[in-house]
Amino acid sequence: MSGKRSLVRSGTTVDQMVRAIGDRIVTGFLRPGEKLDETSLAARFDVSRTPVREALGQLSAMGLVERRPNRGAIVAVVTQEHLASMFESMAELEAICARFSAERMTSGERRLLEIEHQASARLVQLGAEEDYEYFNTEFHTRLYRGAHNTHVYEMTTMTRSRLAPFRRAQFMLPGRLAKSWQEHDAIVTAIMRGDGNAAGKAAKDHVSIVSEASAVFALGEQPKGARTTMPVTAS
Amino acid sequence: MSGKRSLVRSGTTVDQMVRAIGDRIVTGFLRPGEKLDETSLAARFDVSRTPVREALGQLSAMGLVERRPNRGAIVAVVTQEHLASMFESMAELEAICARFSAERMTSGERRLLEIEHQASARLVQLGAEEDYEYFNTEFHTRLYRGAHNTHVYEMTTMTRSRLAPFRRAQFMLPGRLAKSWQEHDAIVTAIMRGDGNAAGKAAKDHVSIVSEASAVFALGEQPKGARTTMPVTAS
DNA sequence: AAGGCAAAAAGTGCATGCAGTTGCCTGTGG
DNA sequence: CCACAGGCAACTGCATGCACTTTTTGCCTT
Repeated sequence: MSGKRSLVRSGTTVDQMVRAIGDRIVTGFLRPGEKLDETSLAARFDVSRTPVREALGQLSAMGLVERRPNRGAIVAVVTQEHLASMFESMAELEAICARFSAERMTSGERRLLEIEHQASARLVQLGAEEDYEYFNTEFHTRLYRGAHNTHVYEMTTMTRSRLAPFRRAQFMLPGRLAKSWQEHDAIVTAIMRGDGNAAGKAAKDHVSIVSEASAVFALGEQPKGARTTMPVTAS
Repeated sequence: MSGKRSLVRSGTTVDQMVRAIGDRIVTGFLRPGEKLDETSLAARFDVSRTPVREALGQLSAMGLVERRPNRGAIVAVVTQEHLASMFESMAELEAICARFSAERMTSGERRLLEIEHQASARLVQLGAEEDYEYFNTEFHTRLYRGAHNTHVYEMTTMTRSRLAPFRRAQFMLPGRLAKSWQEHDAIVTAIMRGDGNAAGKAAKDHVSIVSEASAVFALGEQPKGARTTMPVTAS
């Protein structure tokens, strides 16, 4: 190895590669079907092929890349059917998180959820899409954590990241920001009441709406879309 | 490499290693916390360390092994809390599968589910635990497939296999076989009626019961249990 | 005898090398 | 002009080697 690795800091070289390549896939910088050449990647990141191979193996285990024996790796290509199944799963998972959150969040968690949610209302009025997106991500992450179930958390975040490339730009629909906030509001209200079923239903509806918008978008995008550099979503 | 690989057949060496090691973990032959020495494993399977390393990486990505940088890999050690979260997730996932199955199974799938379920009644009367266990696995797999959702299927089977080591011998509880069948019956009935909510609830209850029995058992087993060679469960 | 320390042993992490495979490219026959 | 076979370049898969880190061991000190 020549010098210190530049791009990412912590962990072994393999970990860094997993993050580096994984990020590029999740953010859509590498698009489904794109070829992942071991030699080029190794050169690109200035490491040998060994850690690259290991990283590709792990990413393949995560479902982010697809490996054809003796024929190289490509960014996982998601069929329309599988995409739909992931969106549907996402709705179910978020429903579980919301339900558990309603039942289990500590008062501290509830307070923070409420505060941040109310704060984000301003962003809606301002139409600050990028900032809202940040709060949106935080909001959902709070739900996932609030469920107090490690495994559900893992499945949910994993699914979410695999869906990330397909959610982009869905916030462009006019009025989506305000609607999103209202949907969040329904979830928050239910959670504050401790009403698990209502929270779950509200969350499921919320995600379903996002899914439909995204899915339509993704449908057009999937085969060979333009490489936009947009923020990732505003669900 | 000396000769043809012996133990497992298809795929690359790495795939074989993933299966070989993964199986040994899932079946409890390798127990949580056990050290996974690259050199020994390589010698044990007569390959070089490289594919072993890749396999360990992938298993780590799946959560079956834990890797401490520079300090080797061990079979993933599951905390009591994480174990509980997986059992709880399992109940939720099976509920989803059952609900979807009720709504979506084709008539062929429904017929087969019913037939096999009725056939297994005989095994209960005979007290044929091992044979019942086989039908039990089939039964649940049918539910997972019947949901017609690839991603849910993946999450469910993954979670199930990670729980496998902790479910063993839970069928030893007296009368468990008959109760298990009755619980299955409730699920089947609801599915036949096309009643998704009832099917979901029945499935969740069923898994919850199994979970409690298993969890208690696992609790005692976890630190350093005897290496029984029992069949895996009768949920 | 217990504790500490240093050197050796063991083991991991990555680079490199070689064999085998795939896919392309070219040249030849139809 | 097209079909196809042979050869070549590119790339994957695995083994091996070396550097570095952790762990163990045995000796020395107190």
